[in-house]
Amino acid sequence: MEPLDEFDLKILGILQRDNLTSQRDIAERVSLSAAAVHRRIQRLHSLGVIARDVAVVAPEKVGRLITLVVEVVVESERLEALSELKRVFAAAPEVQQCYYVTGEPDFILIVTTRDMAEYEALTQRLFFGQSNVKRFRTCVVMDRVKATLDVPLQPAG
Amino acid sequence: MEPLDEFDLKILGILQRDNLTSQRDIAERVSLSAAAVHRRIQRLHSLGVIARDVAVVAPEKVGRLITLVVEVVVESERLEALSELKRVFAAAPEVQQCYYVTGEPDFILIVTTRDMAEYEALTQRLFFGQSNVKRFRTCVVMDRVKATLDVPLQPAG
DNA sequence: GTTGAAAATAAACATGG
DNA sequence: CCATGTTTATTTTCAAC
Repeated sequence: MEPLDEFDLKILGILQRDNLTSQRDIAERVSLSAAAVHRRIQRLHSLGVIARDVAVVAPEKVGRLITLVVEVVVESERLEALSELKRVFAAAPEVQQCYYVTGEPDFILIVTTRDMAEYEALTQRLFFGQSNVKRFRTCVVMDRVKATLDVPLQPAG
Repeated sequence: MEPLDEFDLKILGILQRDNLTSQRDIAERVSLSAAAVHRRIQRLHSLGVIARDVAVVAPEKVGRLITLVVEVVVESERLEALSELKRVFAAAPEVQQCYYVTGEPDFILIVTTRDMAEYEALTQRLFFGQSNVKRFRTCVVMDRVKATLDVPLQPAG
């Protein structure tokens, strides 16, 4: 894959902030024709640089008032046992994010629920119900200071 | 704010997955006219239910190979001291997410960098350089099993 | 919910680096 | 030959009814 040039990075920066910006507007801001911008966006899609285009829903506006960070320690690190856990975690809609990490915990999850009762029910399914979960620790989020998937876009060093 | 009905939730579900879906397509899938869908989307925007519309960039495709989860313990929980830290964390482009939480750590951060050298430089700025950071613990992400901001959309209970 | 105008996206073509 | 810009066609958005 040929590297991205300054134009690509500028376009990405704009789309990452607001992907409903018209190609004409983008064109003006990066000093290209709208057609060139269009082609570059298509290429960024086909290369997988743009993975998805999504509307970000405000959780609290749809009744998901609680965010939690959960650290999970597993029983076995056998590959199949881990894969199974990953599958279960990823399949749960309440789990926004799931990271398999080095260090003290094995997994770190970001979870949203309506309330604590729903979270307790979730722990039954995801943790107590999984034989490979040795223990878990929950942190309740008091302030979502920043919650994006934005990526810093500097010219490739 | 009047509650969202089933149509709104269906529309949100579609846009949350792919916000470039045409209103005509959405209309067909939810059994409404395109205009009705259009008006509902406008309303969802104005209500702030749809907070942003963004392109999700694949970090590894733009050279951000490392993801880290950092737990931070602060020195002082004074309001101004906390606000200052939040400001610093939120302002850093490498910090995708920042949560202020109850429990052992005070903050949990999701961070992306090009490499470990860049992360070390970042720790200088964000942690060692902040007098209110008592200590921090880093977990290196080996597998980004799931990384979305998707919200479960069930009819309000 | 239907219709029509305005705007955006997407394709076709021609050209300069 | 690849990437750009111009033009044309198609699709989508958006407002009026």
